[in-house]
Amino acid sequence: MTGERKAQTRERILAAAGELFRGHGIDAVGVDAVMHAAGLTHGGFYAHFASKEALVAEVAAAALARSAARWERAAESEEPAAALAWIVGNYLDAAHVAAPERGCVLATLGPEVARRAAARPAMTASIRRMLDALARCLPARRRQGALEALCGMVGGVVLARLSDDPALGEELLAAARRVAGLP
Amino acid sequence: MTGERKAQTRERILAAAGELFRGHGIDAVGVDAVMHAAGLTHGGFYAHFASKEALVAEVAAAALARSAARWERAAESEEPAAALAWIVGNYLDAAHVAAPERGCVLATLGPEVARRAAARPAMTASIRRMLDALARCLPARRRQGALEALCGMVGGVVLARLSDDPALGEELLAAARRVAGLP
DNA sequence: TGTACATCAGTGAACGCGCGTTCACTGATGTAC
DNA sequence: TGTACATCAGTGAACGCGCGTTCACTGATGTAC
Repeated sequence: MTGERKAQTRERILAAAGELFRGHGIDAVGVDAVMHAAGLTHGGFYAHFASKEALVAEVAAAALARSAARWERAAESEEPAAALAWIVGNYLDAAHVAAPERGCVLATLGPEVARRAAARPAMTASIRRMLDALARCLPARRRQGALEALCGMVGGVVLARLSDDPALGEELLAAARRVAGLP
Repeated sequence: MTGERKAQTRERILAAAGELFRGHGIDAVGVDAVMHAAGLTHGGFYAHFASKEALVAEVAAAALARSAARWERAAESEEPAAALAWIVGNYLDAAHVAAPERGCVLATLGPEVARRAAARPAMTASIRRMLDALARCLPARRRQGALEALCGMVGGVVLARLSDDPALGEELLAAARRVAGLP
């Protein structure tokens, strides 16, 4: 079916843009780089998206919604303590710090996306889902604990990525793990 | 004196770039916009900086060093509890969230600067100074408390800027204040 | 089943534009005599 | 003190380039008869 093939191509463009934007920044990546990474020529882009800005909004929304969905799945399918350890442990990990192109949108593109008013409603919705997922993993003061945890997690990864010194980076991640309620 | 006049112009360029980069993002602001904001024509830029990239590194370093110096001054000149309240209260405030162009570099340009290896050593040095200033304001577990506070503060502002809903934004700031040890 | 036609995802050349950078210049300032 | 010259911060036109976007096209696929 033709429509299905087109939808797959569209997904490939979104996936390529997601990696490139997170890895290099939104303004540093052109439409042609995205299309080339998706195995296409740049002209075809406008058969899928109205503009680069529309792609940006959709990529940011889709990538963050995927994170939220992963957290929800963990919160539903595992023991609370195990789910928290999985969510927080993977987030505040040197591997996440080292791989922004596949990492959380909040920590890679947060400030850039915050400047684009059109993208913020979708961000807010996913942040709420992530807070609810975290809250379900916490024993008491659930809502407040979830808010504190998310602040610490995002700040921890942003700061660890800025640190030149791996030891300071690990100190920051460990501190954020404490904030998020991991032992 | 000629050299003094030139140094003042240079400072004006740095100040203009600092506001514009933080407000709109580094790649979204051109050399000519910076020079125009400094009251000059764009051609003269290269009498002051070797390249836009050199300006970026210097702006990020200078703006963050200024934050670090402000925190150090507060930690030295006030009671520990009052200094902490001043530092954290101003940082995790709706006014800071609303004014990224004059705000902390970590929360406005953190991920963008982290991608530029040349800028990271200066960021790391200022982060250490900020951690030390925070630690001096904390009663016990100083180093660990300072690391936790800074993670929460940066994450809190990044998340509050992403939130479409002021109530959620305030919840996030309040949570970060708790992480940073404010009542 | 086989042929003729319509659709449309993707191609690739072209567009106007703004970027970072260069450079010949100007004109105000400081110095030498 | 006044004149002639040197310096150099800042000007503004120009450069090559890559951006986002457009568009005439192609060729594979699905449909009609």
